[in-house]
Amino acid sequence: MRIYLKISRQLESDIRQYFRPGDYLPPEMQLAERFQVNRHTVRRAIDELVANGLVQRHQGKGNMVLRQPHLYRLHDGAHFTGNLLEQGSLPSCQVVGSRLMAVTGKLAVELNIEPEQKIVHIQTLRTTEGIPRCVINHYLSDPEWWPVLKHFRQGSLHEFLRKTLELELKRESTRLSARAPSNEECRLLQINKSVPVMRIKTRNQLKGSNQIAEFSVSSSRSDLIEYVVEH
Amino acid sequence: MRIYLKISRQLESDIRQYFRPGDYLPPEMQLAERFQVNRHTVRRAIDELVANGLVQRHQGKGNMVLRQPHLYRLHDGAHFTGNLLEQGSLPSCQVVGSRLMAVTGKLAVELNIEPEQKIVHIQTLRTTEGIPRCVINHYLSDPEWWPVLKHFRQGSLHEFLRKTLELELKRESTRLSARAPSNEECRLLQINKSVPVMRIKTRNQLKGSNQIAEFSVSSSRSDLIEYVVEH
DNA sequence: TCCCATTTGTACGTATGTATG
DNA sequence: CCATACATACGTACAAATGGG
Repeated sequence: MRIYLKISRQLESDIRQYFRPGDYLPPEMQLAERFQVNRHTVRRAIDELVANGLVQRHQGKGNMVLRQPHLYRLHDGAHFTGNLLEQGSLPSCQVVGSRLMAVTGKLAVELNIEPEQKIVHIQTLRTTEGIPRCVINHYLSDPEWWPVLKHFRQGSLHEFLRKTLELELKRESTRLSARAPSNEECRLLQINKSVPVMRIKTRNQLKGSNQIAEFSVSSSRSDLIEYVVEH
Repeated sequence: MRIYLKISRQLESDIRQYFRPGDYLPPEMQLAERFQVNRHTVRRAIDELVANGLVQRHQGKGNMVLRQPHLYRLHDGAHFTGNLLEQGSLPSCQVVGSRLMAVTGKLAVELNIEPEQKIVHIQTLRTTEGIPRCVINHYLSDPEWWPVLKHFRQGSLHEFLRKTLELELKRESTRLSARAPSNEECRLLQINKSVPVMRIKTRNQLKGSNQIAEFSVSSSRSDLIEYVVEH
């Protein structure tokens, strides 16, 4: 009994042997044909793989292999370690999206500005060795920076600000927490709900001023990243 | 469209209003009747709640409510905030257990001592307002401290060391990560597997020496604790 | 022990919606 | 606009676990 578990195990074995991250599985109908079951049974089997973070569904395209299954118990060994102080100025970040937006309640509090005011939102993703590690949402209080910031594509945001707008940012506060990932974080970081994310919120002031220029929230994969504090 | 999401949200709201942890939801057939949908659609809706850790399925019995959903959005409001620098010397800790033990591989590395050597292990629990917040495992490298340390019952371990053994400890390194909780942590912190824990590992040296005197691992409930770093 | 009603779990089938290329 | 492939929703049937008689 429990055909879907057998199929799930078979698919996992297939993935390990014949597939590489980024490959697509055969269509569900084809798998149903091969295993001589209904398509729903194949879907149930793939549900297991999705829940274990091996596969990602893409409507209209197919089911993509994410990574080799042995990778997701990686933490105990040698793993990527970030430095807490360099958060927000990571050099190897790619911009996922950027826009002008109206501030909502909590962001207004963090940035210490009035509601409804426009701010700049930039979302970046840090990927190393082809694996997404960390997604950062930057919120910048001054909409006049938008014409320049909209051209920011990659690298260190703080360095970009220094070079293009001659702005020096200074860390005002850092707060650390952990969470189950949001759906968006699951997608961007290629994880499932069972992998917690570490969340770091920072507030940065303009040097020589008390005004908060930037508020950032970074979420890192807890299975791949550990932060160190310098003493 | 996406009826199951609407039903899922409705059920979550119902749970918040009318159910307590340990209660069972109405049978799936009954919910299907109420929402005028097929039972599978109700199941799909409950799948969402299960994935978010609100509900547990029990075959033959029913679907049990695990906890109130607002608990895991508690983080944004006024909540307990710890200071990262005071970790390991929290004044309001109770000793759960203490013992002499032989070091295992990883602990030997952290303490920088030979395997098989005896060390002191003390486990403490920080409970405030009747709610367990944080469990800390202290590992001390010198077994000669055991006759004194075994009398440690509560308060700040670092203060106890200073007063009874005249030892001054100095933070050497701090590392932060996040994890799904272990079974023991679930028990001590009164949470389930869906609430991540933040983990802080510290190494402390004897002042004026390079030797690691203490290695500690603290695990805090991520739904109740946020850490701040002093700049 | 056995039976039975209830309730969840699995598997099948069919149809239609939606995203991709 | 079309074919392909995944997403959602309906329906039916039976298996498996639970708890009571």
